[in-house]
Amino acid sequence: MSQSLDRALILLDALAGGPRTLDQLAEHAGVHKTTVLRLLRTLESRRFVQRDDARHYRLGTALFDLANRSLDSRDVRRCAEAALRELNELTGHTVHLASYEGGEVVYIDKYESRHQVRMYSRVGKRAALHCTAVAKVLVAALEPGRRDRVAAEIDYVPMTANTITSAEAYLAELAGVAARGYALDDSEHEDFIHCVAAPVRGQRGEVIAAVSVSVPRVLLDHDGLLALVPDLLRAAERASAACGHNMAAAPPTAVEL
Amino acid sequence: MSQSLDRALILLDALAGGPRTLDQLAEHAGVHKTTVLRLLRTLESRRFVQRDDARHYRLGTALFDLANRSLDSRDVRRCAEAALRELNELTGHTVHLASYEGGEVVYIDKYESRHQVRMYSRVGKRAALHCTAVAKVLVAALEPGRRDRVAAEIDYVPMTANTITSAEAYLAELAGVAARGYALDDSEHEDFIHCVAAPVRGQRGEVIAAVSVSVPRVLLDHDGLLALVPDLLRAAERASAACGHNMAAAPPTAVEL
DNA sequence: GATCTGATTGCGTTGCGCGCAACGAGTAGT
DNA sequence: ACTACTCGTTGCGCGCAACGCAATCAGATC
Repeated sequence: MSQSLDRALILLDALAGGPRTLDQLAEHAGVHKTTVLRLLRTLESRRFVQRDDARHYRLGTALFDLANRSLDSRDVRRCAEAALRELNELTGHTVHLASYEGGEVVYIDKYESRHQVRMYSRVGKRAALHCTAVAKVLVAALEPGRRDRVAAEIDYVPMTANTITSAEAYLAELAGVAARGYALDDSEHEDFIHCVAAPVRGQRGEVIAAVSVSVPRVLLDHDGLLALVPDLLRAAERASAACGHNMAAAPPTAVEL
Repeated sequence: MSQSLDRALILLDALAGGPRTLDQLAEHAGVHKTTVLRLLRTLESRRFVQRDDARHYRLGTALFDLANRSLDSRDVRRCAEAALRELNELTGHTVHLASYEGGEVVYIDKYESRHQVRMYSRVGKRAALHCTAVAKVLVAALEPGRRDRVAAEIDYVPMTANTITSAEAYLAELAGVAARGYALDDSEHEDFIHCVAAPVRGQRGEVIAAVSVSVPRVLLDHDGLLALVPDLLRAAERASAACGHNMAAAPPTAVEL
């Protein structure tokens, strides 16, 4: 254990609360102010802190740079890439990655089917909330209050004979999704296609995206689709791990309501 | 200068690029891996790094906590929140809040566009001084001497055909900004985006932050962008009021040079 | 089970970082 | 204008914290 580093980290922690003077920091860390000064100088040289005015120090830009760069490297798309590509090659079907952003579910990545029949979708397109598997996964993962509000505001446009057309039915469906750990779109969006989707989880177990496999019914019947679920879940777990999800630390998926 | 701290900061920097192994870090920092191990352990005990798997380390949650707490403590953000949210909902475009700190302009808040096209920017990211509207607003508000010095030290990297590339042109632009009370970025940073920005003022009329609206040119032409200015100024004034700015007491914006 | 690769530990040495005390700079008080 | 006070800053010598080495352990790969 490095003493000086440890003290420096204490300083950073103190500075997170706002600008501090040398003496304040020295007292907080329980060391001589000379020591604090030296540590601050080192931190300053790497832009972790900066002088606010003559006698106040504050956190510097390096911290934000680090956080940003780290987020870049954690970009769900990049992290999930390997797992999704594998799922795509394994099944041969269309694989989508979607995330929930500001009230909408958006496709953020897509791996094309190797079959003739392809889906009409593209990266950046919004997914209908009430009749897609990815949306069910993502909405099911919202906090209860928000989820209910979202469900209440959906315009339940019927797309096929199977489309869910009421908030009650939708919420019941979401409960099932949460319990199972994956979602189905049983030809609720387009007659000739059905899908399964599963959540991708982040560091603290929170759902950050959803993966789905979409299959034309001419290629697989309902049971055939369900047979893909284990592969789907495995891929979703791999993607989650790549996003920093620690499976040991977080409870299994079915626990959350 | 503290050697061990300095090395630890180098490690953090390396880790920002993604998970690394002990050896990679040791080579990068140019020290023995034993040393790296000890530093990492200290960093780990304070949650600045965490183990990814058996042989990879990654940045930990403490960094993000620090960044967030630090941003929280800048109350401009909290005060301006309501006004900016309203501006965002009114226009539907990306709204940024930025402030000038220690020679740099930093984005301290962001409200996403509701359109598909989104900007690459993030809270905590630094804004280029010579080709962003927020920076123009903030630099224009500095005391003349300091402003000139800042202008002289800018590296006028051309980003687009419209980018300002000399201190003279920049200072002339700032004079215009001060006179108008708002700033433009006429695709000076990115070809497909242009922005307008206005100052947020504190109690004594001093500029404490800048608000901007960024719009893809495919959505609004130059005149369309200018049409947003009244809404922008209204939002900036609301934010100023929330920050303690008394409009009656302070002179109108155009007065300052 | 042999042979990697890479993480971890024990240990002796050294130079780094520590606190002290003196100094400097700026501010307030009379 | 002088003093007194408060902080930040510097020089210095001692002691231990941190360093690198080498050995060991753990786990994968063949």
